[in-house]
Amino acid sequence: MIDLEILRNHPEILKNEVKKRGLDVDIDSGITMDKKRRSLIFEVEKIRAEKNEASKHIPALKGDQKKEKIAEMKQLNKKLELLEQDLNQLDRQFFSHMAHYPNISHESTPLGKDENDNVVVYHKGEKPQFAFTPKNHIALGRKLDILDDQRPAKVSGARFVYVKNEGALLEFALVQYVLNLLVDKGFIPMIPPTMVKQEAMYGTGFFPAEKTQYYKTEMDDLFLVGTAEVPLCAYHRDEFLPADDLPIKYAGFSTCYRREAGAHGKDMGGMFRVHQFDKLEMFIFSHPRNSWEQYEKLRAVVEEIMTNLGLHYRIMNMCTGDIGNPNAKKYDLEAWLPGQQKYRELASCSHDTDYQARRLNIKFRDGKYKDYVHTMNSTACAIGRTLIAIYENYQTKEGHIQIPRVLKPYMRGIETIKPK
RNA sequence: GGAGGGGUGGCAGAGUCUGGUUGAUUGCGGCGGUCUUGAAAACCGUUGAGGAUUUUUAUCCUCCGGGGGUUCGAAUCCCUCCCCCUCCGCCA
Repeated sequence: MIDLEILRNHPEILKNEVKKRGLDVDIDSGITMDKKRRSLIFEVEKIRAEKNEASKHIPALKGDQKKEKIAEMKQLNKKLELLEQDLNQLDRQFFSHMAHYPNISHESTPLGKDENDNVVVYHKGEKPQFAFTPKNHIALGRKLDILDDQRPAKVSGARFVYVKNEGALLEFALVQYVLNLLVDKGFIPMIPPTMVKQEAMYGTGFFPAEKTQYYKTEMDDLFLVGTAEVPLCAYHRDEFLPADDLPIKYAGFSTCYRREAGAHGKDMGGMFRVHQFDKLEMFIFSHPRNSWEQYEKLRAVVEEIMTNLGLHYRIMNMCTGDIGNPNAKKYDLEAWLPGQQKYRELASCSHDTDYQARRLNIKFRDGKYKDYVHTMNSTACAIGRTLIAIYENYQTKEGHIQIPRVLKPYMRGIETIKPK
């Protein structure tokens, strides 16, 4: 949600933003609706005031005078009813139109059309060198029986996997390692609900823009979240957060569900692009005053995790055409996957300024001053893809996989994953 | 799933049967002040959110779990949904 003040007093900012992102949103019709809506509100409230005034006097009236007044009010109600109907309809139109407005991007977000215009900020770590041709995670995983992407066809269909044996152990090692690191940094560990109401999806900005990407339950009108960002953000819906408590930092673990609509044929096989995966997500509610500093710190945390796991990656500054509607800025962390000989997205770190806070009505109070909080989120560890990166980067000539140093304490003494 | 009870302002808790000037009594908490070396206590004052008009000042509207209805008028009456509590059933 955007501040209405921008629409009313600086519509050119919004129009420019829509253009920068290559969106098709008609700001002018929004302006027209808003004007009409406000004049209707004025009319309606005038009549209500008249009614309220009359109600005060009616009990004191007697006989014909009273009958007359009541009859008069009946007439007035008919008029009011019509106006209210118009207003309700217009309100609905206006707000569903507004729901498509994007956030205002940060000045440091590069202008661009699509993923090709994203900017490499820097590389971190060393690209691992292999004296042999490295395999991809699918070959490795099947051979070592730590990943089954075949049998899910019988059970669930395409784009599902069974994570098996040391693979499963490695997931819990990752969770333990990362969660401990985050708790040490002051993040509050959370296991949120993964089924949420439609309002949570709208509030976080995933709806209406990306509605086709998510699963809905048949009987209960609940949606399966694509990330813990949704329940973590909506957790404080309709609340005032004391300024002294900010920033509030959560580390949420959840399964994530994505329909991957429109991704036909992309990344088939293995577990790079699946309908279900587990993820540790960081979410921060911040004072607007220092939210951009918080944001850079947040990026540094994911980087620390990836670095400690010994992964080589690059940080991308995502362009206006490739960030989500709620994002003012977004970094992607792309790790090097030797099996693919490509950098692939492992984490993404977004600053949504007050966009989600407005939609979910989350404010802070600092003495008498009150305002919307800023929200930001970042992947801490997307388990599936991180497993892929570990498999491919830690593989040996024999097709074994070594356990990254920091995960060893959680691996029951296993140092290397070998064929059974 | 069955039976019963309940959802009111930051919290507690009246008001609902008997609809009318009640955005709502009261207590606590918060804020400001008096007093005090300071603090506490006491006393005085103040204290919700959102919206429209407006340069300011100010005026007005909406909100008593959500939605709908009855009425000139609803926190109060009716319908419906949701949530919480107690008991029973079922269950990881």
